[in-house]
Amino acid sequence: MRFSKMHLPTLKEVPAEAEVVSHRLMLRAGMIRRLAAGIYSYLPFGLMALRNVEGIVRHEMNRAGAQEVLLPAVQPAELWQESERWDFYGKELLRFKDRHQRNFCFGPTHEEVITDLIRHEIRSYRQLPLNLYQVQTKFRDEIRPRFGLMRGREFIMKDGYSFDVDDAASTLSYQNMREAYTRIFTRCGLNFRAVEADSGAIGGNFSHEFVVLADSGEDAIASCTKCDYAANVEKAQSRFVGDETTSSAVSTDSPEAVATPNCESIDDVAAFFKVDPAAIIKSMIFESDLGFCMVVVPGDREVNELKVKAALGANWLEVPPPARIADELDLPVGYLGPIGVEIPVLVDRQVPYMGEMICGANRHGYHLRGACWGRDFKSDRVVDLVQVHAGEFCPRCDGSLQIDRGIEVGHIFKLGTKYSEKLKATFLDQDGKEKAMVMGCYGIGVGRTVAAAIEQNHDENGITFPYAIAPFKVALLNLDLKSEDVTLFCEKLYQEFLNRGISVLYDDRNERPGVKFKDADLLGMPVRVTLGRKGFKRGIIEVKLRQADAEVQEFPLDNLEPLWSLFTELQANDSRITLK
RNA sequence: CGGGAUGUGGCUCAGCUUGGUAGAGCACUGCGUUCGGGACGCAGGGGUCGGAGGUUCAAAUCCUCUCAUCCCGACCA
Repeated sequence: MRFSKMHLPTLKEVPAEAEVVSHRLMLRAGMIRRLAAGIYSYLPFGLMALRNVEGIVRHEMNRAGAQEVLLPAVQPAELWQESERWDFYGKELLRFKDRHQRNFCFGPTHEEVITDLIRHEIRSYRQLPLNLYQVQTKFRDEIRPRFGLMRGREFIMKDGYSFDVDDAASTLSYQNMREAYTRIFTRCGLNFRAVEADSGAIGGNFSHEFVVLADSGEDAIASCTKCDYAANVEKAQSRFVGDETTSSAVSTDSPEAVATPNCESIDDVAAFFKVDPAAIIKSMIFESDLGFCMVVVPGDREVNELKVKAALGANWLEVPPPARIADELDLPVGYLGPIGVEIPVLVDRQVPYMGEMICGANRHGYHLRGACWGRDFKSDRVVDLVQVHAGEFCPRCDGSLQIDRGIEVGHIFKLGTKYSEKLKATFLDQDGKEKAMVMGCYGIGVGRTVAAAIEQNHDENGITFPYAIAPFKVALLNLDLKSEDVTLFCEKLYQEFLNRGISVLYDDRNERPGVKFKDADLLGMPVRVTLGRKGFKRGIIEVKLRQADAEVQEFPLDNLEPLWSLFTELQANDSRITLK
């Protein structure tokens, strides 16, 4: 492509709307433009990067035995009512009516549609397993879209679904996809980890997230420094070592009420008593489909709501507003404690080892000092309820955990029979018995993958695209358009790149050299080939790799074989995938 | 939905406190000079100051409402 003919509006200044690096660079490099919050147009340069990621995804999915389909984006409400997600999915589901006042939604995901398709097509175990995928625009009316393509409302997603005869076969499909995903993100040139995750609204019982490590990521992941254990902090466990030494030191017979005016937070209370927050217990009220409950954790820890939800066996969980707690339970938020409450109390496993502790008195303006586990309050539900901290012990080995930030670019789930039972996607097995298919689902955020790649591959001058997803592999810079010799040679070189199938951006604009260098850096083409009058006189072209910030190499004009072998090498590295 | 902030030529922003001729840089058009890391000169085009209402002789500026966008918390590829 000739730069002079391409719609590639690079920006010198950073648009005010962009905060994170990838968003800024994607705007500056003329890849995307915002239409509305979380809704973006893809410009040619950006679309090329997306298509490259899609290409890798398709190649690896097909190699893994999946087949591409394309399902409708607009879906009838009936299907969602059948799966009972019409109500469950909430406001993220964009709903609308057609001219006959029938309810529809714009698909945020396609379990219903694919299951509906399959239930009409598959009758026999002989037709299984089956793995279908698509690459398509999704819409989720996110509460807070942000960071450009990182969390858009409209976004391009690869979603795939597997159908198997039983759980064992489904596990094979899952592992097959896990390997395919590993190849995909490796080929995209990303530094990522596959981590254990919560399965969220999609449901099911087993899932992994593929997380690209980046400080700007929205997710926190805990991983072991020694073994390969890695999990989203939402899900992460740590091995508990109770410290018995503190549990016996009891100096009083019963807790003592102390007036603590205006001490409604742990920090206030810690300052008031001049103790460490770890000596205070944090008591919180949660409401779920099973009613109210109190959750008690050490004052220096954060409650992990997913663990609470799991411990309760609840379908949903939320923190009720203080007014509701006051009205319905007659408890003062800010002065809550586990002693004497009538609702179920869940206690974090560390609490019994805290010895004498301070807790709320359930009376406005008062706390209790010298409260003891066992003597003053008890619960038969003592479990792990807090978020892991860095430095805690790995649940699998004797290593410790570290916390990193990351961007979730892929997520794979074992769904079980959740959808196939609801939608009656059944088949006859070898015994002639009717069974529900066992499903899995597998997503990749295509735009987010591009954003994550930029997040991980940039420097102060711009993007440093990994070779595989770079829209152009090479930037060819003609520094002296007016020099016939130089231009003639550049034109020849340009044609040669095209002949060899190496995608090239030929900067033939009537611009000063500085502009061309700046744009080449910003746009991040992996290889930069420069020819100017000076070089031509000396009989050389200059070649520089963008990513390594390498030295400029000089190749003779009359022998470009070293240049071509450089590309052969880059191409080979790109597609060399480690297979088990 | 809470909390914080911002809306002024295509982009980045000043002007607002203390009401009185809408400004700068970049970008754009023309001409000339430049030409190896975002050049310079001259001459141009382009703005209902997010929108509505109000106060006032007079509103970008003060007041009310509204819309949009961004950032911090619950959702997720």
